[in-house]
Amino acid sequence: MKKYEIILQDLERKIFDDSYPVNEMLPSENELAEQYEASRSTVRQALKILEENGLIQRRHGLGSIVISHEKLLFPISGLTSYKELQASMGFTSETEVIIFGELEVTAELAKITGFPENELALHILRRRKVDGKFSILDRDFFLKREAGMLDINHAKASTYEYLEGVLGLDIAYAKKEITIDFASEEDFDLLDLNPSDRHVVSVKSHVYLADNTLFQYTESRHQVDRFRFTEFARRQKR
Amino acid sequence: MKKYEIILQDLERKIFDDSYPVNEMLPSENELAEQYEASRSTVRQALKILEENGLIQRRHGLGSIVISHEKLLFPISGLTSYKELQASMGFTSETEVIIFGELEVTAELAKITGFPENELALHILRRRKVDGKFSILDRDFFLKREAGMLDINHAKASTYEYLEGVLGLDIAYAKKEITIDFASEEDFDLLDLNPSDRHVVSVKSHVYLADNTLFQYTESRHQVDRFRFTEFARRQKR
DNA sequence: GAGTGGTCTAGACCACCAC
DNA sequence: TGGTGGTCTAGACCACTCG
Repeated sequence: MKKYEIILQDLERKIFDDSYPVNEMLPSENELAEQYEASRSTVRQALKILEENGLIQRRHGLGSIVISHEKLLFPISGLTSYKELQASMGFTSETEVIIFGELEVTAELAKITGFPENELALHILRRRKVDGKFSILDRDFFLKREAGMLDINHAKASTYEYLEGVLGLDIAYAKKEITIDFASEEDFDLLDLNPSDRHVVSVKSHVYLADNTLFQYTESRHQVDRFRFTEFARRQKR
Repeated sequence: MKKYEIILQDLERKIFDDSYPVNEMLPSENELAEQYEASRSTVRQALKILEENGLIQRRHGLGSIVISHEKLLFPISGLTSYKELQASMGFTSETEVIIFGELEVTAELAKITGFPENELALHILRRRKVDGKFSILDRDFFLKREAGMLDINHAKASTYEYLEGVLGLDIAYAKKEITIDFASEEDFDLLDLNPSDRHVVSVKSHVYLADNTLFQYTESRHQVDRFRFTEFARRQKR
């Protein structure tokens, strides 16, 4: 474990267990450097991450203050698999695999997914039942070339666990888009929508590997009244 | 101007004008350090920001590669005022101030805004006309104590320009939440909703100053078919 | 003026990747 | 094996805030 990670985790722990309470100052960078027997830059590397994650606010000439951090506030921002989300939010749900197949990328599909035409792709359609109602419909396309021996059992459990853990894929970043779309017939068929609903929330993502290959396109369709997105945003200084 | 900012801006420019084309490697950190007559750490500080902003992808042992960056892709993520959004996206719109008033924070309002009870707050309600239709309704509450002489003319133009530029407030971060809410009577009155619409997209934000004061609560209600949110997200390694 | 964080340097060593 | 980025150090100076 790297030194800055040790410092980071220790500070995180102390913030969450109130050793460093909200609205109180952390020790100064020099003090922390001494405490952890590290250089000031190493301490600063850890503090930088705490700041990005919305746990502290640093102020020139003053110090670092702890920000309020009700943990429930950060559920769905970032690039997180459904399984991880479920674990960190502490809810349970069932996943049903509806389609698990392979297909060739048509011109039309290439336009949507960004995959090269005629490539082979995995096509997975799953629905998630939360609190007794099917409220999320997930459609994934994976580049077959990268996804290897991904099979239906991984689709039932966690695709990312297999892709990262077993295949060692280095999933790097995603471009996400949220819009409100008209509910399709398929949505009505497969989700427990309210009869009066006309719309679903659609979250579309293009996911890239560290080597810059586009590797996954996914669309997640949510019942409108069960959708919630939260974000911690910092003001850009220019 | 700080050295790393100069390097950052120069690299940004070269990426956007295709001096460094998409999918090509940047020069190595050592080369850049030499070119800009800077230390490697200073170059790295600039590269870090390029990576956060989704312009490059760095790879251990290889180098930094330029990522595709259709600029239109990043409109509404982060903490950006409506005026700035409008400018960067290049669309025009009209803003109509419907309410500009002062009120005391009631217990009920305190719960929603997070402001202390009995404080004085500014209350501003505005609607935005885009492409000939009123499609966004913005309700702001500012802590009167901080917002000074903010007046109706600032509300017509840009509140942030006044608060940051004139008052010198240091706006630091926001906690945002997006949900789909039922359209209220007020929404129907003030927005050009489709008669069949039952919902609006609600974006609620608590905005904080650098000294950690909660300073603004704002809710932005959007016509569903005109709402779009995009985000660049990196995968967390843990 | 004393203490804080912000910037910058020069140099070292390590981990990763390609040839 | 050589080049790349990732981590870490010790030290310097600057810019900001407060008493």
